[in-house]
Amino acid sequence: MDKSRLVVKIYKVLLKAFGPQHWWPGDTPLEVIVGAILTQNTNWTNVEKAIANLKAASLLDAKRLKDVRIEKLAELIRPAGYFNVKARRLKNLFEWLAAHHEGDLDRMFARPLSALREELLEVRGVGPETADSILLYAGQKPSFVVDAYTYRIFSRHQLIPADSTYDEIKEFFESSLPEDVKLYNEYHALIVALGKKFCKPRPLCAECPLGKEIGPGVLSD
DNA sequence: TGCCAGGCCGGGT
DNA sequence: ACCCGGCATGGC
Repeated sequence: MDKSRLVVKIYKVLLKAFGPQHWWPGDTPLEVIVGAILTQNTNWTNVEKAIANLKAASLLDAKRLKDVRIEKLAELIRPAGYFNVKARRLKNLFEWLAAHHEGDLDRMFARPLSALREELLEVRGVGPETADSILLYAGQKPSFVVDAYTYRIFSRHQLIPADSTYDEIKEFFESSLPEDVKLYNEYHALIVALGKKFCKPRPLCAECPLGKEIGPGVLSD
């Protein structure tokens, strides 16, 4: 089976095993962006507490996030962990948004996709996964999101080289799939669902529904 | 109770 | 161009 068909087959296996994930469906784009920063190397349940604090303080607003004192912001997002780092990163992003797009997400997302991705990566605290999460989940742009689970799952199955870079993995998926926002959205969410259950740093491959379909993974990184 | 979570940066080789 | 320590809370 060629690479593209296999990537599509894996999507179908995951969709059948886990069902639609409908990530970030009812949230505003701004809330999605805040979540993308807060969830860096952090459990989503902790992020929800932090976002609830911001919402209660009426701070889920581009201008207010730009202007709020960083100490106050850090205290509110404390449950998300790395709160000093993430407070600085949130302010960096919303200061950049004010300076370059008048604080307006619609203007920002009107930029061409590849140019906007490069510009987001200039913001300190926005790396490739955060940029792609913003583009895909807040902006509905066809930019595939790669994360630690993506690397772990696909490298253990020897579908990508162990020394793949972020951009190489991203290209692996985008070159194998139709350019479809809903598909990219659902595929990444399904990869996370699989990873949480079966693809920890310490492998738990015996019951993995993917392994049953395409053969076992390799029990090491 | 240690391990893990939807990374990223900055300094050192 | 990599490699690694630091950043921090909460759930199981």
